[in-house]
Amino acid sequence: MPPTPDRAARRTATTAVEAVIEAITDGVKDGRYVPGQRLVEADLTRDLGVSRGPLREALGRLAAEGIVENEPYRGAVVRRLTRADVVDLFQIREVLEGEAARLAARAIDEGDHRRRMAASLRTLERFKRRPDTFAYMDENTRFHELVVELGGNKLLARLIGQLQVHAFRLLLRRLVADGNAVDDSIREHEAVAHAILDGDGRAAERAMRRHVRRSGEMVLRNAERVLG
Amino acid sequence: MPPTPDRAARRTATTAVEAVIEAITDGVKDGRYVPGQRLVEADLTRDLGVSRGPLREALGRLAAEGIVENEPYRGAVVRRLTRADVVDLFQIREVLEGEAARLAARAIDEGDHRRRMAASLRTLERFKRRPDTFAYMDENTRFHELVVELGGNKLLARLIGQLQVHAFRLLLRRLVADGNAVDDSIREHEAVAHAILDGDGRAAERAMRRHVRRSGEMVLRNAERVLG
DNA sequence: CGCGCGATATTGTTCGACAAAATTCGTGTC
DNA sequence: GACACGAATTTTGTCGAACAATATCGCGCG
Repeated sequence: MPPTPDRAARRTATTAVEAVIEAITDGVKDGRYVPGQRLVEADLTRDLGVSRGPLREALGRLAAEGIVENEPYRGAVVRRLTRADVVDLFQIREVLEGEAARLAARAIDEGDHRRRMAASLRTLERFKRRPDTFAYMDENTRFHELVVELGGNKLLARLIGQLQVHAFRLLLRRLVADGNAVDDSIREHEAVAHAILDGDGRAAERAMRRHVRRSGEMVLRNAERVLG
Repeated sequence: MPPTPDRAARRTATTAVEAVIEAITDGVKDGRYVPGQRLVEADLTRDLGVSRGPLREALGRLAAEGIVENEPYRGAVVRRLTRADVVDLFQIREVLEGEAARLAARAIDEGDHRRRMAASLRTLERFKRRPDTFAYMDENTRFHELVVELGGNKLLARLIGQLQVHAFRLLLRRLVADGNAVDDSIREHEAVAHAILDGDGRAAERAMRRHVRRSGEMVLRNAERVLG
């Protein structure tokens, strides 16, 4: 599935296009590419060592996913999110991830689902004692990916993956700025995990929706600092 | 917004890439390109009169949107939906369009929303008396687009637009095969429209979710005929 | 100061070329 | 006749150079 290949597949990007996509998405996530920044083809071909063909193809895909904006004869720009965009984004994430949590709870007794969710829960515990914002962001991503995967809806996984890119950047900035936010986030994850382990779909959905909503509110409270 | 430009923008595709995307999506929608069919670059460059660069770029975007599948050195194939894919698709549509209906109800008193929804409702009435399956498909699309637009969440509009490409093709076949389905669909649309006009978000969401769910069930009942 | 107008930079597209991988197909073997 | 094997063919992935179309910048002019 192109939009969100797993980490292993990412590192071994088979084609030049995938390599470019990976490079730019990662750059946007960790802030190397800032919203509003122009992505000039000549620079990218030089930095990434690919020719214009694959580069343009990659930019086109990124535009389709909403990570980049592409106007004819003006080139690609890292998408700048307005406040309204952020509201929209978290509104959708709330609905989609809530659904994912519901599905995950419903399917908790399939395969190794219970074991994996329990393992994720134990990992969370560790972050409670020794807070490390950056490492936690990784774990945060993994938790959300796990919930989506256990839900089993591939299309849902794909859509959420698209949205995750922006959300990641916004959250990262916010969490770095406020250590307490990490603790809150962990507690909310735990609530979701327990509901899923209980097989209680409604509770899982409720908990996940609240978690996403809170993340959104947190980001919005500091919109000036966090928006591109 | 690249994934779902309005009709006017479509007709005047500014770039070759857009022209290709338009040609292929339309081809998939109206069945000229069948799921599973290979899209060989050489053929397309000949038929569409563009070189491989823009063509490949377009295919990349279509792959990102899930209309086409692209495996390295194997080329692009019109995506073949499995039964599970259809289940996933309608599950997501139910959630997203339900949310759209909820938002539309909440915003019914803004601008000319009420007038436009009422107009759409009147148009539906006409189809009750004089059924015309093909014309109704257009009206069906317009109704869903209207609900999403009134909801006001641009990201939601975009995501639903992506999903609509496949759903459209599936529904078209099914509705053509069974005239009664049109009547049911109209009644369900009316229920949604009334709830929105009442400003009752919960009822609107409920009605829309039921409508989408029924569409999905209808498609699945005839999966053998409808799946690629 | 604002405005037009070239010079420059950047994008959109084409063409031709070649390597890499998949697919096809013929051939020999059992 | 079925099947494995390998070479020929096809198709994709990528590059590089070239050129037109458009945008952007800077400078002179009023």
